[in-house]
Amino acid sequence: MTTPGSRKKRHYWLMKSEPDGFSIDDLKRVGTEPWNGVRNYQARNFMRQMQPGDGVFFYHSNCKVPGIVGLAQVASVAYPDPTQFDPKSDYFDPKSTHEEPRWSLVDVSHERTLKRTIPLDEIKQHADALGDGFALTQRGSRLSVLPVTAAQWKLLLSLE
DNA sequence: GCCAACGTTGGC
DNA sequence: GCCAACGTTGGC
Repeated sequence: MTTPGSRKKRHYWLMKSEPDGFSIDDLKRVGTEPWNGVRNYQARNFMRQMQPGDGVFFYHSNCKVPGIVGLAQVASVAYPDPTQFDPKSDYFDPKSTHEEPRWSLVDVSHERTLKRTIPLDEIKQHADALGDGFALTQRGSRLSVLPVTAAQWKLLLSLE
């Protein structure tokens, strides 16, 4: 049963990148980027759930001020990460086959760069409101692609 | 299938 | 640069 004009719910995500390797400015410059190199099953499974138009927080990790630096959009459904088949790539996976690719990616496109970085230490101050289920502030979590609820999205955006 | 050793992530 | 936490590997 589909009503005219109805559409699937938009989901939200957070994706980490090291700015030394690929920053929000890089994403702005190229416009759209295949999010290759994810070699973690949990992160991969989240990417397989993504739909074009989903919202993405672009997060800078492993840098001076880790935090959310921009908004992006999922620009494709998941498809096989070509770097897994490339022996010259750092992300080459000799155990993956074209018949049954092990790793997936989505394309991500720049939406806007935030007026300021929302630093991790500031995000942590809202840990209670964000909830225990939020992987970014979970102790020991290193997940680089993680889901964000609509409520978390709204709260984090309000910190800009 | 256990688990020690190793490699990686990522905040600090 | 340090190191805690985690995931993966491989011997047994």
